[in-house]
Amino acid sequence: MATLRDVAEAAGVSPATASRALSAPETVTTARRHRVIEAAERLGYRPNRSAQALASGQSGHVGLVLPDLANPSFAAIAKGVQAQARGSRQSVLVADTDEDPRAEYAIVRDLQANVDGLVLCSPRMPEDLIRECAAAGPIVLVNREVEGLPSVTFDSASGVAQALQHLRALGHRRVAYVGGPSSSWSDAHRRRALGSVDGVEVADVGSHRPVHQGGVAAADLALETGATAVLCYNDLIALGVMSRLRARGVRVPQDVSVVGFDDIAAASYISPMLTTVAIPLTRAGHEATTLLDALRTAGDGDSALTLRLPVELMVRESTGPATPS
Amino acid sequence: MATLRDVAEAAGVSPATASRALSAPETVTTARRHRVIEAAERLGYRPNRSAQALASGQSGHVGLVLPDLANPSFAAIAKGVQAQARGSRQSVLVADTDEDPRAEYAIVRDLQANVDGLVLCSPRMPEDLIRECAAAGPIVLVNREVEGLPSVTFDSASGVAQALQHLRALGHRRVAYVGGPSSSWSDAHRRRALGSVDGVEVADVGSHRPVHQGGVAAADLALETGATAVLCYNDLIALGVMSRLRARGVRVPQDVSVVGFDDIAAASYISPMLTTVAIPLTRAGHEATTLLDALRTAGDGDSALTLRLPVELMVRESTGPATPS
DNA sequence: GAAACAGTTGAATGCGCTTTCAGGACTGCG
DNA sequence: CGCAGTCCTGAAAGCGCATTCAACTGTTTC
Repeated sequence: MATLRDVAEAAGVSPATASRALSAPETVTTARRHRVIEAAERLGYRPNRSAQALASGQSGHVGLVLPDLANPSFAAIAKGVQAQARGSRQSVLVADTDEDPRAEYAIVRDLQANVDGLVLCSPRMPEDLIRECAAAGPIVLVNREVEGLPSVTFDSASGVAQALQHLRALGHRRVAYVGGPSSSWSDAHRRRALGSVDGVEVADVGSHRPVHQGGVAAADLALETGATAVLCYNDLIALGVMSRLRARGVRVPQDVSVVGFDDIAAASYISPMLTTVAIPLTRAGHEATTLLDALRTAGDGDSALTLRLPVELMVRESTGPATPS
Repeated sequence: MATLRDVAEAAGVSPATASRALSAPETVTTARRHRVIEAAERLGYRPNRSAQALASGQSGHVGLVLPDLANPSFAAIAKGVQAQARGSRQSVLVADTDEDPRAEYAIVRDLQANVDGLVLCSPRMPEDLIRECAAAGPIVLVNREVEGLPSVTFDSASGVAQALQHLRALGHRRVAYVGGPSSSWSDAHRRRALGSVDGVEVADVGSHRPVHQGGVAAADLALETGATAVLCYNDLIALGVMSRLRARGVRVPQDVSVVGFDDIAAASYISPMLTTVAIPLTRAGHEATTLLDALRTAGDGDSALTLRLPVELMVRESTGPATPS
């Protein structure tokens, strides 16, 4: 493995100059700079990030903590973070907390000691713990807001409103809401928008696990409310609801309309294709990483910046005119 | 940030002893060890990985390179790698190559300079480049075999055989195979098993992109062959095939049976639920990481170990008795 | 009771790099 | 022509840690 020293020798300069030629090109004479760069390439020099980190206090790593890598939503965020990080020549350290909010804090603090900044997707960690983490280093929250901390979230209130208006336009007057985990920030946020559309009454069916099975279980409750449409916390739940409705002989959308949230890939794979609120997850990953960069460079000036990304209702096949009851 | 020195002082020992107390506990007197550990906890000491890496030559990072984090299959592998790595107190550096085989090599080499070992999911990188990478540091391949390199793969030949036998048992005599990317190792591997089951004739429908749309496009070709069943390179393709069949009024499984590969979550969300070959992706991530560990400790002795994990046909609703033609 | 020994410890070294710091080569000005 | 002011450059310091090595302690053996 070629070291900076080797490069310096090969180029006939001091290690200091070699270092500068590679990381602050404008401070070195053109001729020398070229010699160094050429030598570095010829030797296949790869900077030792650990050494760089130790010397400069910047690890060149951004941390990413999320509850479940295998969950397509989080995976999409991860992809965005990753892409953006590579753009600024950083690497991504991921930590999957396996949906365990208790382990989360330790994981975050551990990671934090070894990255320049952290993107944190933690729908359920208590606010005070999050604050504690934020005190220990730059953090950007995704899909969650905590007063005073930078975050990128989605305008899901608007998403709820769009969905409700869409349903009202189709003649629905009573809609069941199948909620997600009660401790989740985004569920609380969405619930607040439930009453925002005149002419549509929303029946709350309670909190459910944000997985397919959760929807299966919730479907019967939704039906019981007499609602002609079901709005779900996420697509997984929506798919579960649809499964169960089909099993009970309830047709979608002829008898009941279903709307999801997230627009996961599977929403377009099934029949009927799911009407759902599309959320720019990958972009959120991008933005969070960018925000993190800005945070570190700009100091803590305007660090409380919070970005709220627009969402869009994708009308597909799972919603239709209300059946007169 | 507390450093090892601080801990040592607080515990009244030298930094050397503190270091040993934390990383090689058995070499330090019980009393002293406790003092050090207690001090470390009290001070909230977090070892600086970069410094550890620099001093010991072990970064404590394992690299993970894959074509697309948002692809549920790769995400599952990532999850396995992550979990196993945390178990051995390592962190995971992910790099998503965005399906670009050309960028891949540079990304791998870059990452390699900063990790102890690499888990590489690269269905399409040319063999010689992979070999070159392997020469530069420990590497374990996932879902791909290269002579002489350690890898963990799936016994998909058996998967193909299981699927074919299942179909034969249902009376199918002619099956269409919708292949994946021709440059992919696993597609080649599966194709080889296509003729392994007596009594079933397989019509090859060519190579297709391993995405939903690829299946949509392939469905008509499969129908054209006169086959009564379609075996697909992966579930995404299978879902696409089913979409298109439904659109054409062909019923699954009454008219045509469909079998996928992977058992992604969506396979169970749709109706009819997809019969598919389940692949232990997360376990593959586990095993690959374990293998990597072994590789580094054991030296290059038996480094050519290759693990072939068993797969299992999940019979669900998309396959049924063949329709007499 | 002396000698050989296994078990512990701390001082010192170095990992590869960035970053001061002070000096050297130039420039432009008076 | 000399001096202040600019640019570049290299020597050296140090980032936080693991690890070697020599010294030291307490045991065992003959």
